[in-house]
Amino acid sequence: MSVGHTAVTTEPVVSCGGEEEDCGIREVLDRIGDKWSVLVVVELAQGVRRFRRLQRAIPGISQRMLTLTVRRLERDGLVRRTVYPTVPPQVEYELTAMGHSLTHLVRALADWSADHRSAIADSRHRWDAANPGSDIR
Amino acid sequence: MSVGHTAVTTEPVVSCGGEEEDCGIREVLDRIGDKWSVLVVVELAQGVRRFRRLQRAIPGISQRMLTLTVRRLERDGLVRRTVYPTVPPQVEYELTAMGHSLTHLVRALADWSADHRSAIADSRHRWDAANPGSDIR
DNA sequence: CAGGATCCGATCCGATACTG
DNA sequence: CAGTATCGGATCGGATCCTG
Repeated sequence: MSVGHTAVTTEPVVSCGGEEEDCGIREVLDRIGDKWSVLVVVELAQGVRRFRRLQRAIPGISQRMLTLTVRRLERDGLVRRTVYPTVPPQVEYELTAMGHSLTHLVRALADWSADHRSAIADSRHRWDAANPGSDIR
Repeated sequence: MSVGHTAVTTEPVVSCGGEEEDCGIREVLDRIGDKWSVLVVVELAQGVRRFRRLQRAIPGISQRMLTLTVRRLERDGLVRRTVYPTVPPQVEYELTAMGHSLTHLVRALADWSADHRSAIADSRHRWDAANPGSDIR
């Protein structure tokens, strides 16, 4: 076994149970693996948000993409959208119970990211130095 | 802490520590959030694989995308690529220690996916029924 | 076997303009 | 305020052909 790693943990092995290939990971990744979904979930994990505030909280997202993103999250049952028929219109977004359960995963993702971000950056620099002129990003 | 939610979950709160927006999640998602990376990691979690076998294990992946995917994973330090100068050439791929640590995350992803896949499908059907003729996928 | 090179359609996404 | 509609550039990714 490979070793030397700090606390050997419990030997992961993702396998999915044998001959299967996909599990169902692609299904989740197709929803939260896009450019903005996770950031929206992170912001909504903080509490109820209206459209504008959500947009301001996520620098760089266009109004079009915010609309598409929350609409898809709503469709998947991760976000609840509430419209108050006032003038001007007021729409609130919040996570559903399922949406909240997703935040655990996002947290794990953020933690892993923080732990390995510098190692990844280093590896990348070394690779780029060793492979001059490669268009792999 | 703001609790008082419907009770179902344990109120995670991802926050990242206050005013920040991104954490570093995007950085990870940009690497494993693409169409094939996770599936490659899942397969390599099972053990060392050669190029062809890897491709056969992941139905639908083109040779070009497999090449690009493993190259990027190698660049990020998640996969180690070993070339044996034989004829015909033989190249082996395996996860690094950092790559293995990622499998924990993937496992969590798979678990969450399995747990909610039907709920998501249901929600989607209901939404589609309630919103006829919407191009949100 | 393992991949590099090219072509090209599909999709994503930002910018912009308009609406109730 | 909270969207919808449309356009166009950028990127993604599949198919195909070629090589050591």
